[in-house]
Formats: sequence, structure tokens, C-alpha cells
Amino acid sequence: MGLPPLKALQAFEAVARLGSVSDAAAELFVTPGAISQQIKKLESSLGIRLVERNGRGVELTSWGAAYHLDIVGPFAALRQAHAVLHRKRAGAGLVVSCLATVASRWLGPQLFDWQVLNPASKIRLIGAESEPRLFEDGVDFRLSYGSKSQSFDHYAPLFTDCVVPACAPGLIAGKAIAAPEDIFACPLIGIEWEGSHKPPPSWDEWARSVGVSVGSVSTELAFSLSSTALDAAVNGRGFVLAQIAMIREDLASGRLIVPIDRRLQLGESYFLAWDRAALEKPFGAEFRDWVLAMSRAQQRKSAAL
Amino acid sequence: MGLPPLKALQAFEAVARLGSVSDAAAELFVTPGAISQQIKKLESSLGIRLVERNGRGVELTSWGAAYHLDIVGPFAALRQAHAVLHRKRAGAGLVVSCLATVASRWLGPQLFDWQVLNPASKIRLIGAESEPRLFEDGVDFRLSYGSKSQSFDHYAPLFTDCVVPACAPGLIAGKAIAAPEDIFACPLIGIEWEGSHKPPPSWDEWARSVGVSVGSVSTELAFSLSSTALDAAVNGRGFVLAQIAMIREDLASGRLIVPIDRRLQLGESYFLAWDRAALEKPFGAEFRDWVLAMSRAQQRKSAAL
DNA sequence: TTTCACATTTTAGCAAATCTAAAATGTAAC
DNA sequence: GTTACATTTTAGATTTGCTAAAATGTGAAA
Repeated sequence: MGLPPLKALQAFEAVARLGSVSDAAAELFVTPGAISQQIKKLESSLGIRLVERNGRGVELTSWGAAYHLDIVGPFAALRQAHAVLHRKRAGAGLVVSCLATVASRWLGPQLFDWQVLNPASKIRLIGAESEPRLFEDGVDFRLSYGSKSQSFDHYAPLFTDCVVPACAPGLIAGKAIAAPEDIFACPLIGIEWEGSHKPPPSWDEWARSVGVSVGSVSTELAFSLSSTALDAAVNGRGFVLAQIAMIREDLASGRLIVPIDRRLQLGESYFLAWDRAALEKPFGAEFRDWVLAMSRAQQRKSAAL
Repeated sequence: MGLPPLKALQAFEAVARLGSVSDAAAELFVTPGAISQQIKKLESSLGIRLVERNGRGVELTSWGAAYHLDIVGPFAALRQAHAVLHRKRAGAGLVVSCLATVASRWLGPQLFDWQVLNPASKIRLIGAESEPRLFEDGVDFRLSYGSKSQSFDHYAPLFTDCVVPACAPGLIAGKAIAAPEDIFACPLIGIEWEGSHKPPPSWDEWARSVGVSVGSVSTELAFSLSSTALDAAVNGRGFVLAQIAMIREDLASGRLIVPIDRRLQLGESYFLAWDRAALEKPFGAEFRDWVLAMSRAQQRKSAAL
């Protein structure tokens, strides 16, 4: 005894308000036949005739008119509430989750360019090592690495990065770094990747790739976060096997240099995943396209030699 | 971009109001699983999380709480409108349509008894020769004659009537009416039935049935409505071949008499049809049962000898 | 009147939404 | 730990809702 069939009620509301079955059908994106059936269903549910044919069109019975008067308000209120919620959600800006290193060293710096291009947009950047559930955690975009892209409904591969040895200019001031061997004479900083990724190239592998035979490379310092390892390198603590994408700014500003550009490609790629609803939000689609464009540019710089 | 799925919205409204999936399920007469799915559907349609699991139960997210605040009112208003309509319809009383003669001569007089038994009930009696569409014309019950009962969804046969010769006492005052022949010496009133029924027995047939051979029975007066024919008989204009059921009152009060009780059965029966919703209305089922009871009593009086 | 154009209704068949039942999951209390 | 409770998930069955096309009915034009 609670409510009549709501879909039928909605059809009746539209017919009563617009005064025409065809118009109601157009508003609800269905055929007139569907509306006609819903009206009949509602009438039979209430046991009361609400609408009657009148010549070419339809008109309300006295009961239909009275009933409509009572339900237009509530329906308008529901539409209003829906619109309010929709605008609220849209106004909340884009929520972007990415690996901490990517946030601080690749996406973060470039976001200033984005803001110049799209001053009206609002983006919240979240660093997270584990993959979030997009919708459930209120995340619109996720930028991450590896094969976990598969677990998302919508995603695109970005770029495949390479590592190169990099150091602060001060570290090798006065020294001549002409051959790979010279690098192994300097302090080396190691990075221990966590998680289930395919591990990135290590100093051992790099040595092998450039034809240097060292019994065992000693890395005096090792960091679990590549970001802090890079910071350490910037501070002149040694050479780091850095991802090219992650030292963009450092190379541009001269804080880091690459004396010998011998590259090793990472085993997997970065990817961008997004929630279905994200593209509907203001700047949602633009943001994705912008990231993809940045990624193509990065791919050119990161390509293996 | 008008409204979210209304069934899902209804489920959410119930969950939010009752604070429990199970309670909402009970209110809407479905399983908790159905509610759970509807909530998920609404959330995915809005692109926003509205409800979260909290330990043993659920609770609203801040967005869910805000949204609920906006929709409880409209939903309550819809329920209110529904209840108002329901009460209006119920309060309108029972609408009974029947053949004009039945209205004025069988059901009408007995309705006073019904009113004594059910003083709180309200009945509107409508005389109509053609069969109404029950629901479409706002008719709850139809009492009529013949095979058209088939065209109704719900109906019950009532009684099969007989005709007898009747006249006003004054017509034969001082005369001795001992044999059927004596009746044919008096003025006869004929009835011409309209419509598609099997015609009722005529004076010719009655004469044959009682063994009177008359070349051709002359009916000086003929009426198309049996009701007016009976009135004419009451006014002493002649004999009428009257249906026993239709002269109940006249016999009881002595306005008409049956000097020779030789009966002829009608070819078809009376029936009562009703709308599905009629039995739900106040006194609806009681009225049907009362008519059926009256009909059984009538059957006993109308039985062929 | 007949014909035409237009709006709604009806019909049958198909597609999608919705439900149930049962298993799975997750919590809190014992 | 074990249990009891509430919700969620899953697969499958049922119901509902929709479309397309034909039918119906109306008013206006020829």
C-alpha cells in the first residue's frame, strides 16, 4: 500500500504536464506506445481512470487532474535534488591518484602547465602506491605502472621508460667521466622496488649491458622509494640509475646530469586508467587527452637509443 | 538528464529512512539482495557512493545523507497523494449499473433492506440498457440479462425468471377468471424487447402452453420497456405477461394479482458482473454476496411450477 | 462525403530490468 | 575461535518494458 508503480507514475506525470503522449514519449526517450502502456498500467493499479482520449489528443479526467496537481511538485523536487547532486559532484573537481614518484616528479611538475591551459579546472593529486578502486574510492584517474592496468575497465598505455645513470654535477666536478667504468668508481645509489612489479634494471644489469665486468656492484646506499633515491642523487650522494621521465626537471635545471647516455628499458609500461564517470566531469576528457599527449612527448624522450 | 532510475531511488529512500537494508526490503516486499542491487545501480547511475557498509549494518555517506534529505520530502508527498486518491476512490461508494426495469422493480426496492443492514454504505444505482465497460466507465457492478455476461472478466449467474399473467385487481373485479380462456377475453398488454436478447415468451406462446388455441392474440397495447408495460397493468389497462421477479412489490402490496399461475420460463438468466477493484472497495464484497443471496431467494419464488 | 494526416492504442515478440535463492563475505559478540 | 547476524554477490528465472508495425479513431481538407 505504499506507492504506485513509479515508472508508470513518471509517464503519467509527463503526459499530464505536457498534455500529449507523444511529447511525454519524447521527453522520456521512448515510443508513444510505451507511454500509453504505462498509463494503462497506472490506471489499472489505482483502479481509476486518469487520462481519456479527446479527439486527436488526450486530456485528464477530473481525478487525473487532481492527482497530477498532487504529484507535479514532488516530481519537480526529485528532479531538483538530482540536478543539485549532479552539480555538486561535477564541481568537486578531478581526483587523480598516482604513484608517489610519478606525482612528485612527472605529473606534478607538469600540472602547472595544465593549470595555465585550463585555469578553471580543479585537480586533486593523490600519491598512492596501491591501486585504488576508482569509483568506490572517489578517484577519477589513476596513473600507475605495470600489468595491473588490466584490472581497470578503462585504461590506456602511456610510455615505456628507460633508466640512465645520473648524478649531481658536483659529484664529478673535475673528474673525467668518459667510459662506463668511470661511473663504477663513484658511489652508487640503489633502488629497491616494492610491490609485485617486474623489477627495473639494476646496476648489475646496466653494467652487463655496457660491457663492464664487475664481480658484484656495491651499492652503498639503497632506498625503497625511488623518489628519495633521486633526492639523494640531487644532493650529490652518488650516481642513481634514474628513470628518464622522473628526472625531467632535474636535467632541465641542471641539478642532475647524465654523463654517459646508455639506456636500459623498463620491463613494463606506465598506464592511465579512469572511471566511466570521470570523462563526463568538467575537464575530464580534456585531462585524459592532455595526459596522453604528455605521454607521447615523454615516449620520444624516453625511447631506448 | 531528468531523473535517476526511480525504482532504485525508492530503494535508496527506504534504506536511508529505515537505516537498514533488511527493513527496507521488508517494506518493499522484496529480498535484501534486490535492495542491495538497486542501491548499487543508483550509485553507478549517479556516479556517487551513497551508502557504505558499517560493521553489521549500513550507513549513509555524506553525499547520501544530503541526497536523502532532498528526496524524503518528495517521496512522502507522493505517498500522501497516493493515499488521498485511494481514500477518495474508496469514499465514492459503489456504482451499480443495471437494466432499467431491474433497477426500478427488483434491485431498487430491495436496496432499502440493504441500507438498513449497511447504513454506512453508499450506493449509486444507474439504469442502462447497454452493457457498460466496468472499469472504463467507473462502474463497480453490472446486473443484466442474457449471454453478454461472457464479455466480463468476473461474473456470476443470478436467477432464471418466469412470466405469468398479471393484472390489477380492479380489471377483473366482479368477473370470474377460472380458466386461461377468461384472460384472453380481457385487454392484453404486450412487451417488445429491444436489443439482442433471446425474446421472452409472448402471449402467443403462453396461450399455446396452456392449451388455448387462439388464431392470433391481439395486444391492443405494446410497450418497448417492460417497466412501463407493468405500470400500465398496475393502472388497470389490461393483463401483462410479467416477470415474477419484476412484480414482487406489486404482488405483495396487492396492486397486481395473478389469477392463474401458469408460468413460462425465460430463455436466459440474469447475471451479476463486477470489476476487479469493486470487491476491494468498502462493502464491495458484501454487496456482491447480498445480491447473490437475494438472487437465490428470488430463484425459489421464480421457479417454474 | 471521402480522403488524408495525425495522434493514440493495440499487438506480438524481444530485450532488459528485477527478483529470488543460495552461497559468500564480513562483523561483532560470545 | 566460534557463532549469529547483516549485507553482498552470483546465477538463473521471471517479470517488466520497449519497439515496430498494424489498427483505431478523429478532425480537417478536398
